[in-house]
Amino acid sequence: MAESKVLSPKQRRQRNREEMIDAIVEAARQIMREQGVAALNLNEIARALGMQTPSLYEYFASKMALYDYLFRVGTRTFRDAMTRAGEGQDSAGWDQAQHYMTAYLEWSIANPDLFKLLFERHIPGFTPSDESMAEMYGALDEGRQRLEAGLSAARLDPVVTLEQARDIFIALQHGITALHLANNPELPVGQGRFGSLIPLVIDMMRIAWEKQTKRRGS
Amino acid sequence: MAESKVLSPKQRRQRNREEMIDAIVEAARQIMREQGVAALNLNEIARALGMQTPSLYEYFASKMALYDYLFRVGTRTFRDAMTRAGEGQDSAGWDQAQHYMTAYLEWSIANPDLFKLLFERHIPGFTPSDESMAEMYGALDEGRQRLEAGLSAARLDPVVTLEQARDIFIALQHGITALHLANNPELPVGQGRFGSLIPLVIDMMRIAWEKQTKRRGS
DNA sequence: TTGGCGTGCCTAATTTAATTAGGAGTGCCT
DNA sequence: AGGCACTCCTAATTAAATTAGGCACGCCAA
Repeated sequence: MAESKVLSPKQRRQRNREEMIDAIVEAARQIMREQGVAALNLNEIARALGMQTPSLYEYFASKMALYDYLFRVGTRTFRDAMTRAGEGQDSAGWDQAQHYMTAYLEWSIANPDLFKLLFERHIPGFTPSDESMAEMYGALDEGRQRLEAGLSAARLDPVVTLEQARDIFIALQHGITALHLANNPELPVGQGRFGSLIPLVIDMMRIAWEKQTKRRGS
Repeated sequence: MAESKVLSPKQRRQRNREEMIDAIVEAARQIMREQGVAALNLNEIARALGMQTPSLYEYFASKMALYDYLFRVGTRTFRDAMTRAGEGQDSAGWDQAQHYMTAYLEWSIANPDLFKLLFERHIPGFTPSDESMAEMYGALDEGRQRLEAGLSAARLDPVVTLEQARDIFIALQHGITALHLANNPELPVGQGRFGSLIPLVIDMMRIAWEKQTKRRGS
């Protein structure tokens, strides 16, 4: 009701603060993309923003706090991307699984810095805070459920349990993504030595696991 | 011929130098295992050896040179382990492939520090030297050939080419290993959420790709 | 309308790590 | 005996993270 056109001083401050934080995050991600996740450097961030280094401490209590914030940003954009992938279509079973794996690779190509921060953690001394980890586990759990739902719809042959199928799927997803980022980070989904394999691995799982007469004793 | 029981002064020096280098490498690997690959720290190495930090520069021109040496040590033990795995048995086809993937995971569990240095490189500023990379490519090539030989022996259905099968195998191998190290680094091959999946994924590939009547059109 | 306080920024200092400079001791070899 | 190579040391230097302390501005309550 009491919405005036101009912001209250408090709101203006708040907004400035948020913009500043966004700018820091953007500068940080730029550096991480250009020089590697572990090369983050407060001096360089400050220089990019035209500030003195200690001023950054107004916004983040330490470099690790900045990493933690980035970790959380990453968790959220990741979860959102995967949620969107789940909603974007109503197919079930293997099509859904393929869509899901594709979305994972797509997100990782678009956010290689966050992928490395979230899923290949090698920052000396950085451990996500408990809250960040909780958020991450939440996101992973959502993904797990979506994935299990898709695989359930695919009616697996009991050569694998649902959990095993899920974990193999996850390993394939991670392997393809990590190797794509290492080999052809500039190529989009569907191209490159590893980025082109998704339809094939989906087919592989489908053929190996579809319910029908057993083909081979162990 | 002129072999006396005692070493010549030159040999003694040489031996001392090699022992020193070994000791540095051991201390470095200890630190990497305990605190992460990127946490390597010359002061701590020196302290562990009872020296002053600058003395390490007698043996390595810089921290990066030490990383590079470790990278090369890693490449060699990796190649040796894989070669041994190839020789250790004369089975061909899927058994050989399974043996191979198992050896890969085994080596990675035994040398998690080297695995991260070689295959998940995120050390700020570290790029292996050209010579080290050449050695790495050689080792990877050997592995690739061995793997292709195994897969050829398995007589694949043409749903996948040999190269595609090989790359899917590699993605699975990397994914399982990375996830095993992230989730159950202390468990041996065969145990843990991901470490136990190898027989299943070999079966999966065998069933999906074995040559016999087509089971499904695309 | 004014004094106090929070906010945002700065400069200066401290600490830790990598690296360089320069020197001393030891033993080998000519 | 002199010179040199090798190994180690102490004392800088440099870069990065962080802390201390100060200044200015604007808001807000008395």
